[in-house]
Amino acid sequence: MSVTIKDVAKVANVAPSTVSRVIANNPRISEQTKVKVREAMEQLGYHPNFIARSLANQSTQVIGLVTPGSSDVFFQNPFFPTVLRGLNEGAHEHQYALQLVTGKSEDDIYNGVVQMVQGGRVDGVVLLYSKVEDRIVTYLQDRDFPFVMIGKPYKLAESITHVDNDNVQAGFDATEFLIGMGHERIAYIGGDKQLVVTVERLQGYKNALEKAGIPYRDSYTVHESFLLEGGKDAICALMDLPVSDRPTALLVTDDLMSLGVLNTLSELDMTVPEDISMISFNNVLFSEMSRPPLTSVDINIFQLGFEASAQLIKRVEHKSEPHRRITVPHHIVKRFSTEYVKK
Amino acid sequence: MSVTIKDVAKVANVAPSTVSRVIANNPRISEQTKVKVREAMEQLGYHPNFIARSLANQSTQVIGLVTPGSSDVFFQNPFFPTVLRGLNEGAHEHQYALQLVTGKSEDDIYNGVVQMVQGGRVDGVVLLYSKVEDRIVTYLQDRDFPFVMIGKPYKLAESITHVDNDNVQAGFDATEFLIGMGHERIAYIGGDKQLVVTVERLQGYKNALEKAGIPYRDSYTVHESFLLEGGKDAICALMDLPVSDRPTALLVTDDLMSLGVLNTLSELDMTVPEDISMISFNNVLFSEMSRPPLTSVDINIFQLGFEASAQLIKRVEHKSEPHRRITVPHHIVKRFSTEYVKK
DNA sequence: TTGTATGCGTTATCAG
DNA sequence: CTGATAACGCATACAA
Repeated sequence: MSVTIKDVAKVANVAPSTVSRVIANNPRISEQTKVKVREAMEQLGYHPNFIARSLANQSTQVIGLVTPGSSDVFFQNPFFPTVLRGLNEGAHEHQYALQLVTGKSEDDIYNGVVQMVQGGRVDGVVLLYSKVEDRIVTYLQDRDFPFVMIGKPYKLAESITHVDNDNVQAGFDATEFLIGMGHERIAYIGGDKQLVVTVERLQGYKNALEKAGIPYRDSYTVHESFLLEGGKDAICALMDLPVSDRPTALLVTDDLMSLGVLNTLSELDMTVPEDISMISFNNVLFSEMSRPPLTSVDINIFQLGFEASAQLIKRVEHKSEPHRRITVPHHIVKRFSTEYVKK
Repeated sequence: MSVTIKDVAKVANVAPSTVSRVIANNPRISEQTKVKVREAMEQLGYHPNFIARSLANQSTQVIGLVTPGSSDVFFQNPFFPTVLRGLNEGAHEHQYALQLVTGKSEDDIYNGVVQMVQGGRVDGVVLLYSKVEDRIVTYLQDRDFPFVMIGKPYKLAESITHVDNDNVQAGFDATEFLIGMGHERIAYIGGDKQLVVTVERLQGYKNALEKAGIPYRDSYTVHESFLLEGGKDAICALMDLPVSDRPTALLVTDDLMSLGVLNTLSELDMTVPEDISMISFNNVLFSEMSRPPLTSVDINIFQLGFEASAQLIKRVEHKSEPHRRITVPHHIVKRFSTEYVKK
């Protein structure tokens, strides 16, 4: 067996409770006994048992991480490692550990969350996604269990602490960036319509067009799932338009999709940015690595994760914290996929 | 407070211990009372408290995941999400959860592991890397704490359960594949020499050359860290050789590095595979997405993770299990970066 | 087949 | 300032 507080107590000739207080650095213990106890701990190689502590404290210092149902796809996206790094760091600063909810199907994950929460395994939960009509959100809210969401809640945004970008603004900025380069025929290639982020960026795109007096066209809007093949057919259709009608620039809402689009364009013998400009979102590692390197809206993924765990821990430790929205800034990183439009 | 075993006991009119037995599905309890107790559980919405159970059991059903010191870099590599998926699935099958060791520096991580282990937070640990002279390995071995390693242990491979590819063979196969296409001047672009995998693949490369009677040349071997910039200078030097001396094929030991190499080649106006062939390792998502899509040795990353957690759980549950080595098969996925050499 | 008592390693309450 | 003692929620040896 491993060494416990009692062993230390014996060696130091004090009561277990005293040892416990030394661990907590209780000010009502004399320096003298503190030293004595610490020596005993050192000598025995004592390490506190978290499980026992958790049981006594009703707190585990563990944060649960919930991925969307389609974890497989989600894991593939470079968004995940980066946000994880952020979460990691935010948690580490406050001595919290990270635990993953495992599961293949939505049901699996739901049950995993319930087990975690009811089983007292975690003090709080971070949802790494935002989905329409989410049972998990309902469940957590009903129990009044601390959680924060990365992304914008589908509804009740005021009563859910969440960390997000201003995606309407980001869509707006990206579009305006293209407009500023003289583009007028700009197509929008977006991901799954179920995702709040897709809808918001589209809204920003529309706003920017309107501001510039460019009419919005339905045929310039493509929605595909966040996959690599992303809208191959749709791209081909766009590129099949007569030159005078063909978009001169593309706004693609995910870097991973951009890679797919880039490949499709290459197959069509169109070069970026000479034949068509392209701006992307997220600015993951691969935006830089593609040919050409992509101009991309950096949404500060790391910060998204970092803030999420920081906020969650705040909620866990002060249950009365008001709900708030943290907006993480974005900025455009100009690379080589965007060029002034040729007249 | 949440509902406990006692509450259930009261409602069902039995002793707490009986409830506990029902949960464990103890055969010595009558079907009748089982039903009665389960109804009570249902009615109250009872969920077992894992923490209490862990304390009583001395087992947490949690696996700790240890990343290499340079977690940031490691997270970026698509290897990570995939191996995580595998670990996840392997753990899930046996109802284990995954917990990450957080930390920025090597020391941080080491301390994190110690805390996890001594704190009784986890039942076992998976090391997601293999490093020369690793304190963590020493620590775990000294304590006789269950762990498995992904990759080949630097030493004492017989006394460490590990999951790995046959990397010598993989290097051999990849090289032979190129030789089979008529290549004779083949360069090896490898990662960090500290990593066992790099050394092994190099060995396989040498073996294949020898078998084919092609002399090994030092100048054809480049070692760079697993970064994107991977050996830009070295590549340029190779390509600067007179045509008759220039390699006609490249063996690159990591897909991420391959992307970097591809970019460098493109800057040098060399096209793949027309001017030079290239075979890569790992076959991550991006091997398929690059231009040209890369011929790559698929090392079955998912399986690596899956086996690792499966093996660990086996060790945790039967401490006497002999140590063993699990070899995960690899195979070459032919795409478009390799071509028969032109005469 | 079921109930009672005790322990898992800590923390916290109450005395002293 | 320090020491008993009772929780925390569950599992299990021992009784019945």
